[in-house]
Amino acid sequence: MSDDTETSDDTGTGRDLMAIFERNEMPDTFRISFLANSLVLPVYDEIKREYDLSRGEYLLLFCLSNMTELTAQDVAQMTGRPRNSISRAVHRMLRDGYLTRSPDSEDGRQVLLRITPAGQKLHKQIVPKFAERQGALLGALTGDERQKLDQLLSKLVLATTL
Amino acid sequence: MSDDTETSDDTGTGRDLMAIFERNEMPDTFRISFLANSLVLPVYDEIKREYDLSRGEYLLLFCLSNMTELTAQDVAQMTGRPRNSISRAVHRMLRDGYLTRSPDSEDGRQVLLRITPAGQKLHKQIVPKFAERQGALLGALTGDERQKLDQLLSKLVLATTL
DNA sequence: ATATTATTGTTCCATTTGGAACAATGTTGC
DNA sequence: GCAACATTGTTCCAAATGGAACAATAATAT
Repeated sequence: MSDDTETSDDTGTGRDLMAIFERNEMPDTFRISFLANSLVLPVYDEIKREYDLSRGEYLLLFCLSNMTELTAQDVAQMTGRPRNSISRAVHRMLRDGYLTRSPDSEDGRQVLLRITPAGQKLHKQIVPKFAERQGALLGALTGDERQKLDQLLSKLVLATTL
Repeated sequence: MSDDTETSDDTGTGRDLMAIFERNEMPDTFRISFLANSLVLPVYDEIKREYDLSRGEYLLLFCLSNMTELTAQDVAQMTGRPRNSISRAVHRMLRDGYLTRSPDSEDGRQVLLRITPAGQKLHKQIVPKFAERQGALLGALTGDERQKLDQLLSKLVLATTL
């Protein structure tokens, strides 16, 4: 009889890569980080190939598609990316007609960004890709578990000082 | 009476950035991604400043500190980063004495990586930074909630085909 | 009022990144 | 046995990235 006490070993080399999730000193951080990668990286690759949008560019589109009006700084805070990256993404997306820019009359430093119908259309094409990936991964949970996860994530996110 | 029906508005501009977490079409993906950023980005910045290690370099150290023996390909799979990035990180870390390399006698293509005592020592200095950040964020949960979160994350991660 | 400090968005530039092609080794199918 | 294909790790190079300095505007202090 063969040894199948191991949890998983896709390498066929005796190294069980999944074991690291149980062993390490910051299991939640590592698992959340890994899950985030697993959720978004394949989709970003797809978006890059099909629409030639970088991660930062898509994140900008995503934020604006849900928020009606944002400054570049807002987007930087929401996405954790540096301001200059957002700035570049804004110019690229402006050029391609996915968003508009209007100076804020109340604060001359700020510029308010809004998504255009073309941007919304693009976003609508992309969202299902994320939804599909999310469904595939979260499908491992029962309805109750999923609800509980939502609740916990929501609480955690709200606890974060943006 | 003032309008305080809003959930949170740190901008003072009437834009509630946290609202995006409730509104978007893939709330779990976005929340997990945001949490991952929030957990690791500040720590990676610190590691960069204090030890001049890039994210990829530290991830390599982290994987090896928990796994005794890995190939570059293993690390690429675990971290979601391209093989060439790992390759670079390996050479950098070899040069600095944080790991060793030995050809696999059973497969001439592979090279087995192991952490050195110096690497372990470095890792031990860094781990508390992640632990602290994790504690700060997860502190928002009760003990029960935290346990449930662990359980759900574990299930999700195991469902991922590495 | 005015000096000081802070914030926003941008540009510059050195560094990092990751796709593609490659050589070396393994595996599979016939 | 050997041809076709797959996998590992590396190098090359174009593109993305992010820190730092900057100009413009705003907020704060005196």
